[in-house]
Amino acid sequence: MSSIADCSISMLSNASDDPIFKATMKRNKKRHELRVSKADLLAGDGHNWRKYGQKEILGAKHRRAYYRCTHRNSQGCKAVKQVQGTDEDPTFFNIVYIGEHTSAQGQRAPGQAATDAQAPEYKYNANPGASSLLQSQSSSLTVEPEQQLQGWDAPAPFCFSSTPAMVSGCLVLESSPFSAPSRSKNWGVSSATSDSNHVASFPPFEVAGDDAFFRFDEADDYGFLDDLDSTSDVFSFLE
DNA sequence: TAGATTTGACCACC
DNA sequence: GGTGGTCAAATCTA
Repeated sequence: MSSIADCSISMLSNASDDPIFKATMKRNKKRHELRVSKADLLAGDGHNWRKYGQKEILGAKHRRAYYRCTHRNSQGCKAVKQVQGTDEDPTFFNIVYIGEHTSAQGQRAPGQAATDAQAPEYKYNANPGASSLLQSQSSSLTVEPEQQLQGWDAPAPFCFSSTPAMVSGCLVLESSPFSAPSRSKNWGVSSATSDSNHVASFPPFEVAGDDAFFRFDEADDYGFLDDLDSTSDVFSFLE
């Protein structure tokens, strides 16, 4: 069962003084860091990723998995994603997006409105009332975990919560959290406290009004994740 | 059989 | 030399 609190996302600190961050920035131009729940991670972010590495990180409890765009070879897409379980809360993951998607394919679920394949965005609806309605619709919106793990081509139901117990809205990734050149530079990141789960600002994300939509995944308390070990899922690094 | 994942090794940076 | 990031061969899966 996925509670509202489970469906949360928060920006992490850029930690400009963090040596790891610095090292990353030396090699990469753009770095967007998110914190998502297991359900959100399973739901995918609208892109097709291919895992190319996994590594133990010093001082971290969980291994870090490295993904790059499936269209890296075919379209030369340089987008890279890093996924790592958080130390303080095993149900949450730090996702770091590096680079921009240059591929036009694999960013959206079929049938999803494509306003601009090169400038995807999150939409954020601050209307809490909408969550209950959408929760009732979750059964029809939930995507099979296996499907998500194989394709990662469905919109990500990233959700906001200012505290673990309170939801203020839900982010829906229409295609990608990065690759919007005109907005990426505005990614203001407020630091996340060690107790995590606090929402920071998402400048590149559009606070949508009526056209925003929510989605809650029913993950049965993420129990299905435990069953994914045998399917070479993306969470194997948590073992 | 093709595509994805795993994993050890290598490279770049500090 | 230590660490993070990437490569590529081996392995797995549909």
